[in-house]
Amino acid sequence: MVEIATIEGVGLMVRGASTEQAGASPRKDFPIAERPGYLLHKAGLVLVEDVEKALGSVGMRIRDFFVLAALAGGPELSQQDLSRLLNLDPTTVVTVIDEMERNGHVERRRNPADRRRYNLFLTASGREALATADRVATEVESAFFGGLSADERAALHTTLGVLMAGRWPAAVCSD
Amino acid sequence: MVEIATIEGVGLMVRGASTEQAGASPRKDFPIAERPGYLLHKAGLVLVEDVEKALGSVGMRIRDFFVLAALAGGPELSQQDLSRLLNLDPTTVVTVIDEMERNGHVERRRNPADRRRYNLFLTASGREALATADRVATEVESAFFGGLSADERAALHTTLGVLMAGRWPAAVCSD
DNA sequence: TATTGTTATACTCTATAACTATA
DNA sequence: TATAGTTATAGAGTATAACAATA
Repeated sequence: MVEIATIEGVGLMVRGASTEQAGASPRKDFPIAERPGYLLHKAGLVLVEDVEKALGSVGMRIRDFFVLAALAGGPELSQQDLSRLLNLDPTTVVTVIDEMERNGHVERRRNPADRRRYNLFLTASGREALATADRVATEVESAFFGGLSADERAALHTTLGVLMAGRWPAAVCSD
Repeated sequence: MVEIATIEGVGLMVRGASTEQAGASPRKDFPIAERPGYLLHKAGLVLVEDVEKALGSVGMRIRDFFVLAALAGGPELSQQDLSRLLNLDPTTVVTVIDEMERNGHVERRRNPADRRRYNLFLTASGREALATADRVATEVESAFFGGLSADERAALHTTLGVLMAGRWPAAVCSD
């Protein structure tokens, strides 16, 4: 059995457990792990795993967090708005909001100006859940980015902003 | 209808299409979009989407690319090795390798030292497919990171390396 | 005629359990 | 007794199509 090495120098290597089998020492490159794209992809996955795990301890999924956060802002969103903002299928939004309405976190209120739509309203309970999720997520983020200096964090934030500029869902809010 | 703004200053805002409805101008914060964690998560997703789309044009999925790349290196991996390296369920590996064997990209060869295992062998056709996928992925990466200077790219790469240090699957290669 | 939300349904993906052959 | 691979199956997640209400 062989342990995988941490990323160092040129990147990730799978290398032999030299302590156990001196002669064997199978070593294997996994070159795409050196790619910035693969690293970015993997870092996003690992972070989400961390957040999912932490939110699980308070009975929440990461998507619930996103939905609560989306509904916490200014004018109330419709389900279609939410669908576009979070890149969720409209039928998925039905299920998600159904559950949140059962939880008492969200209320559907008919939009008087367009009775086909609901305005999704975050209840006090929903705001509490959001505050909890926000605290949990902040803790995970702090740990995840803990190895970086303040300057490195700021630079990362700026860089990610550049990468994502203009790459958000096009239409989000109705009216 | 309202368009979403690109990330600027404090972060993402959904704001009114002021050209159409002067008075309405609904404005909505989506504060978690300012989080470095959310940006990282979203950037990873968008990049993967780009790669999936580009690889689709050559009849490949991104996971095929990862598998081909993993098998291209030194000593041949078993299905369990691949499972650990790419964080795939062993039963999923069966399906993936089945398909790749039908494609002629991979061959299962019994490991003589342990006849329970296969050594997964990448054929010439598999290497061609890998070369194609590598070229496609490189083009997408170039476009995705195109807005960054060489220094910014290097800094991002370093930072991602720090974040991922020690966060890879523990055991990967057998023997 | 188009859009919002809904339901039913199918499809994909993944995970679980049981089995075999090997160790 | 444990492990590698396989199969069958169940479950979650998501997407598709059709529908009712409203614009």
